[in-house]
Amino acid sequence: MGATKTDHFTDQQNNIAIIAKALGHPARIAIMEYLSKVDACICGDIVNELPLAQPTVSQHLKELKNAGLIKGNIEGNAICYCIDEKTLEQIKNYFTTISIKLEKKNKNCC
Amino acid sequence: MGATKTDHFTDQQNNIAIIAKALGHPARIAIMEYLSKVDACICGDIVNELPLAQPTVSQHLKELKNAGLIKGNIEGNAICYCIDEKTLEQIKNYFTTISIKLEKKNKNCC
DNA sequence: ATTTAATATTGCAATATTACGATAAAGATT
DNA sequence: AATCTTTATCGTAATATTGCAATATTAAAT
Repeated sequence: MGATKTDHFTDQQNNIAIIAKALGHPARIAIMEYLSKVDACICGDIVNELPLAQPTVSQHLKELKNAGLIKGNIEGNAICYCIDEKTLEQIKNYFTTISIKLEKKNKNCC
Repeated sequence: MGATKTDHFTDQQNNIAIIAKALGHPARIAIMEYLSKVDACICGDIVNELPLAQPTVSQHLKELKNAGLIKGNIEGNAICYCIDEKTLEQIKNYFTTISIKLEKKNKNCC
């Protein structure tokens, strides 16, 4: 074993899990924070910003990209990475929905 | 290697990553959804709800608990698990903050 | 005190992730 | 064209996660 049983869950559950998983590493959180505040989002700058080797950062960027959290634009021989707002909205709204559901229900235990 | 270099990131970055990581599995998303809508949150019900063996569910519950996303109350010889709203707020607000930062900045590339 | 029911822990095999050096690829510069 | 710069990929070692059978634990019920 060791492989996640994705086929037993809904598409939405899998999708949200994929996005959350991509955010489940401090380096990738640091990348998201960096991209949320910086103006020019050049890959090399991200590498310099992080305390990790270039191939490692490249791998983290790839994972964020696969989850749909960022997108990359070729800019000369550099690459400009930016947050994909749609996916960020999606995860944000998901937690808001869970939160609202929680507010509405009877809290008779914990 | 293989171990995450947590010491190179801020406490907040590590904390958010821990929460996101805990949510990075469809079974744990399914548990959170279940707990957000059900009234009596008994562990056995969660086990029945999920397509996984009891020890596996128990492990997922433990991970959600370690991340602070749920808390467990002993209720007779059963255990009642509930969402910890503080942590849910925390992750929700975090994404809202990132989102707001993104709105404010100049978007001159992607 | 035994038995039953509910949950946790242990042990282990399969798989996935993390990190990085070495190297490749692709565009810019000279 | 040769070189430099920037980013991606490959290969691989170390570690972590996933899943479950077997077993332990704890409290209720008989």
